[in-house]
Amino acid sequence: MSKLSSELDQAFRAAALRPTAQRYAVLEFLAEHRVHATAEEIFDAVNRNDPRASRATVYNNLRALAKAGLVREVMSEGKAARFDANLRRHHHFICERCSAVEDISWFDLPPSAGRAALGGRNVTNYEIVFRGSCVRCRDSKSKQGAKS
Amino acid sequence: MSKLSSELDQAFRAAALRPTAQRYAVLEFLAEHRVHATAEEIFDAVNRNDPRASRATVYNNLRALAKAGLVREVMSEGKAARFDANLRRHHHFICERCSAVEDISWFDLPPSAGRAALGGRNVTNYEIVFRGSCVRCRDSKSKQGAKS
DNA sequence: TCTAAATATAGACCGTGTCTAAATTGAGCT
DNA sequence: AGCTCAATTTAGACACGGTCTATATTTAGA
Repeated sequence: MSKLSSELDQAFRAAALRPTAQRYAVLEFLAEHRVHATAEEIFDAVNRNDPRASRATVYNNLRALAKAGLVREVMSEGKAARFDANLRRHHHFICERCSAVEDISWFDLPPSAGRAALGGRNVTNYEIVFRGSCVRCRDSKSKQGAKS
Repeated sequence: MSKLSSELDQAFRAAALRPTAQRYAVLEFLAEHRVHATAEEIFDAVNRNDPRASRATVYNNLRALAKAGLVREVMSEGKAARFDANLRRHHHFICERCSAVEDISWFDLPPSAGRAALGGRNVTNYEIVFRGSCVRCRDSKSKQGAKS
């Protein structure tokens, strides 16, 4: 049994989720492809090999995995939600020209930041969303922005 | 002519947007209701009185106004985009129990923050998204979270 | 093996947003 | 004012992302 699969098994057990073939395939895809995949991309990828999974199952499992903390839904400006198995905390950068979403490695806010502005709210997490031009778009001067 | 309407007129002129009745109604609604309204809410509000505006027009104008910087689209976890005429920069707080979105008054990141992590990207803007329990949910001990 | 609960499935359905083609309106010109 | 062209508005069809439903299957555990 590979390192990855035993890790996933353990993750399932810890989260009290039944390790079904479909659920396994979804999580495996996200663990192997540390990109911000849309539900549709995950659906397609899973259905290229057995086991197949219906669209509803993919969504069910993404929600279940997110609730269990094994995956997280990434904010995205566009319409399609994106998911990410990178559980190390990180910030995000959104390119306003080509809409790419990139991970920014984690750094903490100074502990006092926003203390007053946050009032009595109980903050359990935060992330910073940066916007601007990614390296590729910055270098291409075209008004249209770089295409991938 | 009211203070608000002359301000809006001036904003239109500055942005080189024709001050049509529909466009005016959309911007006026957002200026008067500093909430995070969805396009649907704006559509409904505008169509309660003259002038009417079709759905396409509401969307066209929201996009035009956003491009002109008079309005901004607020990230939201859910599906429906939300718009905001609060042009003062602010951060956001999302309650994980009741999904409320609240504005957090602006504070800057230390100028050096993330310098290394951001690499060569050209950052033009950023915001911090905090998550946790809002004051109401924090006080209600129920597992379900407070309802409004 | 048997049972109950969790999960998977196909496909209908719904909300949000975009597109199209035609009608209207606004701004500048004479 | 009348003319002209580009910007804007409109209704409704359409596309996409995601949810729901009813049924079938699988899993865990006794």
